[in-house]
Amino acid sequence: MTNFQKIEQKWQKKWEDSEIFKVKEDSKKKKYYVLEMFPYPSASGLHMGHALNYTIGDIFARFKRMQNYNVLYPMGYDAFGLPAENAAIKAKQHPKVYTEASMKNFEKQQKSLGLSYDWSRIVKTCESEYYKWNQYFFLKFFENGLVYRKKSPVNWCPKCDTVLANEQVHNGRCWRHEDTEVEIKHLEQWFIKTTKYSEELLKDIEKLEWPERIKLMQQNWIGKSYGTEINFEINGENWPIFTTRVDTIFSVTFMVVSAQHPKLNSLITEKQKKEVNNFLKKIKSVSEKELEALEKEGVFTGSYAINPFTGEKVPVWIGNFVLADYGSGMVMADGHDVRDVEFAKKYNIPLKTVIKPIERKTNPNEVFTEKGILYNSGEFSGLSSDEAIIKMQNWLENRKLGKKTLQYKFKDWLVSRQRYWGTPIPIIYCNKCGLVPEKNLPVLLPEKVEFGKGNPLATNKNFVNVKCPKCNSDAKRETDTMDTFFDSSWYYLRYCDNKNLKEAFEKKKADYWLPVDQYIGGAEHACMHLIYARFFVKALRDLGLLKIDEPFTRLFNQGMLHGADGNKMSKSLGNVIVPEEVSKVYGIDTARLFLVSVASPDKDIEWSENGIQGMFRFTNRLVDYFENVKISKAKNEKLESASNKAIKEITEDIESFKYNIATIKLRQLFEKISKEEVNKETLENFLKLLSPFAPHLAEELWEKIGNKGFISVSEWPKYDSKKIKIEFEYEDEFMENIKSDINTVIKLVGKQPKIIKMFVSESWKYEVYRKLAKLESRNIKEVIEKIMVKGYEKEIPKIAQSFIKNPNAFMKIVLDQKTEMKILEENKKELESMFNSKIEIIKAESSKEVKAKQAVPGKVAILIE
RNA sequence: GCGGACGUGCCGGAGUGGUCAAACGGAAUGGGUUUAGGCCCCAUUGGCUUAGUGCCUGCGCAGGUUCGAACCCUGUCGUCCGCACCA
Repeated sequence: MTNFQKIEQKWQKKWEDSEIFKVKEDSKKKKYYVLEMFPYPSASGLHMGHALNYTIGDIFARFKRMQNYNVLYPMGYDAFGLPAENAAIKAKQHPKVYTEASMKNFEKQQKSLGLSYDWSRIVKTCESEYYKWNQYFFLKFFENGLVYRKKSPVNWCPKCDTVLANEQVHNGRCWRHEDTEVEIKHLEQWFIKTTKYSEELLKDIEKLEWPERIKLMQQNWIGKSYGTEINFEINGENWPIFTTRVDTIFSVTFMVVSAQHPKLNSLITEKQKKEVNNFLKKIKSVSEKELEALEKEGVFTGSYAINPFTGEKVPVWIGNFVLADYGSGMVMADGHDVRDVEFAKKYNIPLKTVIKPIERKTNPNEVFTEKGILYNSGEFSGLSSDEAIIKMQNWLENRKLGKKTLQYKFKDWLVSRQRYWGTPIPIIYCNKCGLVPEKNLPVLLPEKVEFGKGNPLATNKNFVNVKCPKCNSDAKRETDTMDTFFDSSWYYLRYCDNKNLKEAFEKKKADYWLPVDQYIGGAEHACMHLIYARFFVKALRDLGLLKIDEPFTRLFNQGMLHGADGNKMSKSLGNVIVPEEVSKVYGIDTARLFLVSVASPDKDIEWSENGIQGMFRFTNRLVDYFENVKISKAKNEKLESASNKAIKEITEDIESFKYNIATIKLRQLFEKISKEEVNKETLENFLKLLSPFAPHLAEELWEKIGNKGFISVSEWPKYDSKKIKIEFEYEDEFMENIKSDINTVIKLVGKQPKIIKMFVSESWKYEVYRKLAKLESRNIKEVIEKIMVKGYEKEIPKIAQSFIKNPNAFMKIVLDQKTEMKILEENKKELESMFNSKIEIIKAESSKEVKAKQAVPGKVAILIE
């Protein structure tokens, strides 16, 4: 049996020794940048799911490389991060030791997958050569007002012991801990002004060739809405509020302010103080989760707001359902919002309505929330909602009482973390000078710290206590580190110039390689990494460091690999598949082929032992075939047609990530090749088509048929459309039908045939179709007349009818008698050995003759003796 | 609640207006080869039909558009995903 592992090791070594995957800038060649999201190296190593991800990218990179692109295909490790820190604490091991061991293990495993990375460009985010530039960018942002420090309500995960960005809170819980609710703390933290680019981030989404789903998720995340800002006067002060439905303003009967509003105290009157405090205590005592299910509750503040349109005084309430950080933390409440109505009914606040539907009547209990026609709205009565909104905005702007505005859900990025294993924030706190940027980068992450006593960096006095770079007085360092999403926001830039000690990357090199042409990764990063990275590129562009607007032109989301039981792969379920184990039995090429053949690579798939065995049969057959192949010099038009067609289609399939379809076509082509006389060119082309999927095997067989050099860097085959002849396919189809008919007849007769007689008659359908091809008439009578064949008076009108309905559908090729005879003669031997009997092919001169043999003309009649 | 995706044979899955759906793989059954087989080869796997590139049914369910729909539209049921008191 073939030793696939030996073959794989042989070629992996050769690839490495000859450095064929190493690339550098080459202005003469077109570049192509293929990238998979770099992994977080965990101690458990990689499983088959990782292998699937990398295989998808590797196939694409190999494909583009053979198409003569200068392909940048690098790998690196997202090495900083909490899991390493936590695991290290648990194992009583320094995070650095843990991470380095994990990376080493990852690299070794990845290398055994036969991935065509340029390993010389490896990037590890935990090395100071890398994170120095994190600090550099941080300070650049700081200088340019893109980084600021602010006290605000922030999300805190008690399990991670750190604050989290908005993007890292899912359903009120920590993204790493599905069971842990995030607490809101009021802390001073570092933010990056991502919102400066809200509009551009939103607008540029349409430029991206990304899955629609991801684009939509980003759109919703940024969450732009148009509306109106209105100043309500409360206690002589202006309180701007945001609404999308200013047209409902004449029905405002109360206001609701968020319980977390920073200026809440100024609204509470002496008389209401007690009641309000009780209420606030009550909401604080319930957890975030319970709050979700909670009814709307509130309490009157004692203050009144003046509606600028009506001059009416309406009460201001505190409500648990108003968000503090969206809009202005206060809303106007009216009879056209379900939540407001619910709230008002509970507390017996009066309600008004001012909008009615255009074409129907509302029923008494209905809360009409759609747009309609205004009434009871002063000068605006009778207008439609849309008209009224514009007029009201003008009305407000003329009186300086408000304006048309935009709102985004998107917020600034909270980047500081109170944890150790990350990039130190290069800022010094000086009592005299305030926030002072560190001049000497990198600020190294000290190795000696104590864990479990708050912020680990604060435990290293040598690190914390410094002299102020400006005034040289005693100062202290920032002890927070950066969110690791900062690292992953620009790693793809570093690949362009990973050894540069003077700059993060040389602009010229970045200009050559960027943007990433094809990015590959999971959908879980839609609203995290993929937004941060887009922000980063735009920010660096505006700092003059880049000339691109977007980092990733095309994005592909691969599906997830589940265990054989249909569940997510996990240790606790014991369904984890490890590439090494699979390689030992089947070889990694077989695994690669199997993984991409199950389904379209963007769909979730399940591991299947039976499935990979099926692919194993194929790879073994391949080897067997090539070991015994006799290369012919003869021309074989039929095979050439099939080969050219396969080249055309497989090229298109790979381009559009239909790897599953491509592998099927490879198998089909192989079936044809193995049955025919084949020349060297066809064999070579087949191996080339195979090589992105099964690179080791392709190299081995390439060598076996007498080639030198690597197939991996050979040229992708080109097809000649003139050589693709559709007739051959019909021939095959015809033979399939003949075989199927013979089988049916044998079954019916119930005996092994000694002689099979085949009467080939002139096909009446052939005649009909031939006549139809010449016809242009749309007159049914005329058509029937012209295509009529005697003996088929019943069928002809039906054909004529459908022809008139759609002449284009008549593209079908029907073989004529002569061709049928020829094909049968050619395949006679094959049929004889297949059915173990003699074959006689008889040309039937007339329909009558065939009928006399108990068969019907129009098809090959089969008789068994 | 809002937004999105999907629903095809025993199973995984192709096909997203036109050469009369099920490619390809898996599985099962029958046969061949074999000392034996878990290898390999062949056949069968919706119904009808005393073979005829045939007929009927059929792509969750019900309607509609079209000469023609698995594919487009509407409704409905089911599964999954994202966001979620966003004013």
